Amino acid sequence: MLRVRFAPSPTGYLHIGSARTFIFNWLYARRNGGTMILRIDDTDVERNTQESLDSIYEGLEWLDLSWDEFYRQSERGDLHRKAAEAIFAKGLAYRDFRTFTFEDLDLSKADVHAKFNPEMREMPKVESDMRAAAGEPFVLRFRVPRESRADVTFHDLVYGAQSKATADIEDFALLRSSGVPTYHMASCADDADLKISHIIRGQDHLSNTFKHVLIFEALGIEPPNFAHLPLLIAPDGSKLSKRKHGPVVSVTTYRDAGFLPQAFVNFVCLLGWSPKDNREVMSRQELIDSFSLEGINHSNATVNFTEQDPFDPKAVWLNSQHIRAVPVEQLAEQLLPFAAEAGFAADRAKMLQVTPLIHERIQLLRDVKTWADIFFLDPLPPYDKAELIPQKGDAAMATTVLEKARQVLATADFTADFTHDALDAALRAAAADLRVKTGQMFQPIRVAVCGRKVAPPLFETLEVLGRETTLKRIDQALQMLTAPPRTEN
RNA sequence: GGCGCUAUCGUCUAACGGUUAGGACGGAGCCCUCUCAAGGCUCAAAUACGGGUUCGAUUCCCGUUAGCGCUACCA
Repeated sequence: MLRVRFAPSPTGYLHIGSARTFIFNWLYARRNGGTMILRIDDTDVERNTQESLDSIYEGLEWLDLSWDEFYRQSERGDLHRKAAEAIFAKGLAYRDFRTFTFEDLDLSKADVHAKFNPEMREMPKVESDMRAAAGEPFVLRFRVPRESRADVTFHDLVYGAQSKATADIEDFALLRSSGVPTYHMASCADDADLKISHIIRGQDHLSNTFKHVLIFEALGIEPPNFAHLPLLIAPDGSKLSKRKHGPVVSVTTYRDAGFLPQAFVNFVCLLGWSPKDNREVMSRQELIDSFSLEGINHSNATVNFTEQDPFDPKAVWLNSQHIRAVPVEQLAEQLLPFAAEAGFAADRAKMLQVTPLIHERIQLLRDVKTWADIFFLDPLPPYDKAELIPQKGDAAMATTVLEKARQVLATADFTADFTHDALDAALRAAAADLRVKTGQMFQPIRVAVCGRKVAPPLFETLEVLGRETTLKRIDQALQMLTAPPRTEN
């Protein structure tokens, strides 16, 4: 029975790295018919926030990632404490009555006082029991078996054979002086109780795993399989942190910018994992079908964002690829909230008309704001009339072209058939009439109608805009061109 | 400081000792074309360094360097 878990501590927002860890666990479970467990590791009461928990749910919901079982560590304190007591009862842990804080430690020097403390480790049981009975606070420490064995080993499914000398493992804490279990204790007790078969987590836990193996053994159970994932890091090589890198690490930032969940998942999967066959754009099902631990590599992956652009260019490109795979009706629906956000009065019918014109041009859903504004804004934002002048042409040519266009489009033929095929034919004929190049004909019209040179294809645009708006905007352009130059004084 | 992990184009990665070191993003150029986008084609761009082992190392071993992680009564 394959059982995996994602165990976040609710102390920050769900960030891209945690999301990836969830996804790899999820993929592994779905690929192999296993059980996906969500366990909230909320033993650190001081730092937990409801806000953070909400953010985890919110992110997972957006990504449409599900789990089969759910647990909260804070509700399982008894289990953890009993496990610690069982270890103590076996003589595999001892009470440490010393008090010192993190600040007392100097990590730059070889400070081993937490590692080897014979006075506490070898304290006679009677004395230890007496001091405990007297109410003296203590930390329960694991007695690392340095006498009985030289090292601790395990096989990591990603990193291979791992080994560490017991002499290099300190006597870590199991229970705080408050009696609250530490992360190592709670996590292992839960993994044991929940019969987790594969622990798939960040590589930052690789060194901790030696301690965990010791705990599992002390609990009398076979350690689960371990698979550690290379970390996600920032372009400067530091690890992704909200404090240092801001909202770019939060998955909701991707959502709000208009990433598609399937694109986001696709992107993070490619960070540290490869299907090894050059495929890159992959659907969720393809990801499930091809996922394996063997495809995970060993070195950290950089999320390539900058100050100007918070999103990795590859993520953006992948998003554009996924957008193109979405059917028009569905995309239109997804675009609606982004249009509203941009201040457009967009309804379904209109969006359905507009969507095909921008479908291949937008990379993020929010790009609807810059691409589709011409269909929703009236009047157009002001633009420089110089834009109306075609390549190798002048204001006179622009005027001629626009007048001709106006005349053609105003003919009775178009009252019922203002469609791109008809417009195409008529406007091309008009260009030939005028003996100007098609580009010289179309560009002034485009600018008149869109207010800029870069826009969706002209005839489709005119069709969606409709004859009335088209003629009105051409007239406005004509006015700009013929208006007398403004004089000072 | 100690211990652990890692090291291929700018970035993500492929290459179970033998390849002109492949692909993708991004960049540059050309083509197509009503602009943009898309598409097609082309170019620039990498095995960190030093030793071994081997007929032959990106690949195996050692060292150096660098990065990351752990070293806490945080997770």
